[in-house]
Amino acid sequence: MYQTIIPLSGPKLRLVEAAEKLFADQGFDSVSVRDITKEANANVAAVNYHFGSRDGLVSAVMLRYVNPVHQERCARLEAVEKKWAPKAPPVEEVMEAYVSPLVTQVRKSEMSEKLFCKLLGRILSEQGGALHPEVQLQFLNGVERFLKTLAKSLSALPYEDLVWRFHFISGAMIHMMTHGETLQAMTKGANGVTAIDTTIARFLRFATIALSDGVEGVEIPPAPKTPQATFSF
Amino acid sequence: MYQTIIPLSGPKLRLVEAAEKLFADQGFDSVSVRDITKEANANVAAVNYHFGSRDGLVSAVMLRYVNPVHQERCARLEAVEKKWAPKAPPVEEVMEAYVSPLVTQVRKSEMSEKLFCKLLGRILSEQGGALHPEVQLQFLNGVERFLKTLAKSLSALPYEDLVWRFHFISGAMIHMMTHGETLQAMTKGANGVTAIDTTIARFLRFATIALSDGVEGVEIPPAPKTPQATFSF
DNA sequence: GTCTATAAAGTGATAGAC
DNA sequence: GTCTATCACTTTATAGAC
Repeated sequence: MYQTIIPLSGPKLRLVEAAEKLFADQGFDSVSVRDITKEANANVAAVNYHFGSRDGLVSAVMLRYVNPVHQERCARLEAVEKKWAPKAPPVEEVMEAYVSPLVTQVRKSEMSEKLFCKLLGRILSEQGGALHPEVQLQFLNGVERFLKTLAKSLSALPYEDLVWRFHFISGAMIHMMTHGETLQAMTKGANGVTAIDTTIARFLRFATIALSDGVEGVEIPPAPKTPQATFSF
Repeated sequence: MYQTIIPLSGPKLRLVEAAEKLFADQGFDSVSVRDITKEANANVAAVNYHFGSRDGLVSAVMLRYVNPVHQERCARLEAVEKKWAPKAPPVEEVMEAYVSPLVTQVRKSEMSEKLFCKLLGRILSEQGGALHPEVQLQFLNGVERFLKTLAKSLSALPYEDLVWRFHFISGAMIHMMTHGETLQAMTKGANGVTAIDTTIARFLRFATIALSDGVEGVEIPPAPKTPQATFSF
């Protein structure tokens, strides 16, 4: 249904997968080419041969997941808009379109949930100041689209307020992804549902409430007793 | 009233200040001892002479601000609890005790607001996986105290939900500090109030709403038309 | 205390043999 | 395509002169 992860051939794939694992664990700055080639059982020169440079590999790793998430987000957003047109869609459904691709894509990937989330969180929060250009372009583009739709759903909310609230929520999402392990473990096994589902459900409720605060004409469903994965991905 | 920033003598101070600036800008990993000594007009060997090692300087920089913020948070929390005893204090006042020390400490420091926030944000989100041990100890200790008080203020909320909501809010706070520049600039000059005040006011409202969602017996003041620095630090 | 010189190890990248 | 050997550079840390 949505664009799948870019397929890679043998040795390139091994390198990318090794890099993903190490980047997720230690961050993009703290991993050397030698670490990666060792993890992939490849030669030190392999990274430069296949990706031109260390940075080429970094870009490949980033785009491999950012791209599909972005695509799916946009597709879902359009679907939600079409479903409610000409009315503005409810906040919760817009935010679901924003968040749920994280879940569907992690299921398509062969990484563990934990690793996938940490990797994506690091991609979006990279600290060198600026994000990688390609990522930034896609990411900002996506944010803009969602803000535009949210502005319709929350037409009584000044745009400046909307931007700030979305900014806060983005931070919560990134933090959830990069540092969720500890809490994730805590929740696990409470019921039969996978941990990531309930976490996302919690987050979705959190985001909806925060965005809708004080906005007239926007009604929010009552809080569930305990967050459950009531929506389907 | 609250513990002031640890005073340092001449050359040590120059090194710490140079390091703060560079760390805030580029992160703790991407700055070399040479960068720091150059910025401080000191000799390359100065860092090792005065702080034992690069890591010694990192610890000094971190503790210089984390310590006072932590102290002030605890003091404010105790004051709020005493004020309302034996009742549980309202959520908003507890969160104000958590957040407002950021503002008072930035005013005491000689760094710019932007630099201070970025530095503190980086300290709390350092990506190597684990925070510096000393920071982590203080930080976790502080979080625990606030959670304990919030659990009383929100006694109808399951503790697990509280923890998750606080986790999300922490992420929003860190993101606000590390990536606030762009949005900060947007707000600046709207009225006579300094940017950081309105930002914190916004955040405080955000946190209060998110924590109180669906909790019976907790009443939240109506949203201000546009967030203003109505509370005093 | 401050400086120079240098050690010891690690970095990304590449030329050239196979 | 894969590998070894090596280049040119940077890193933190330190010994020893001043």
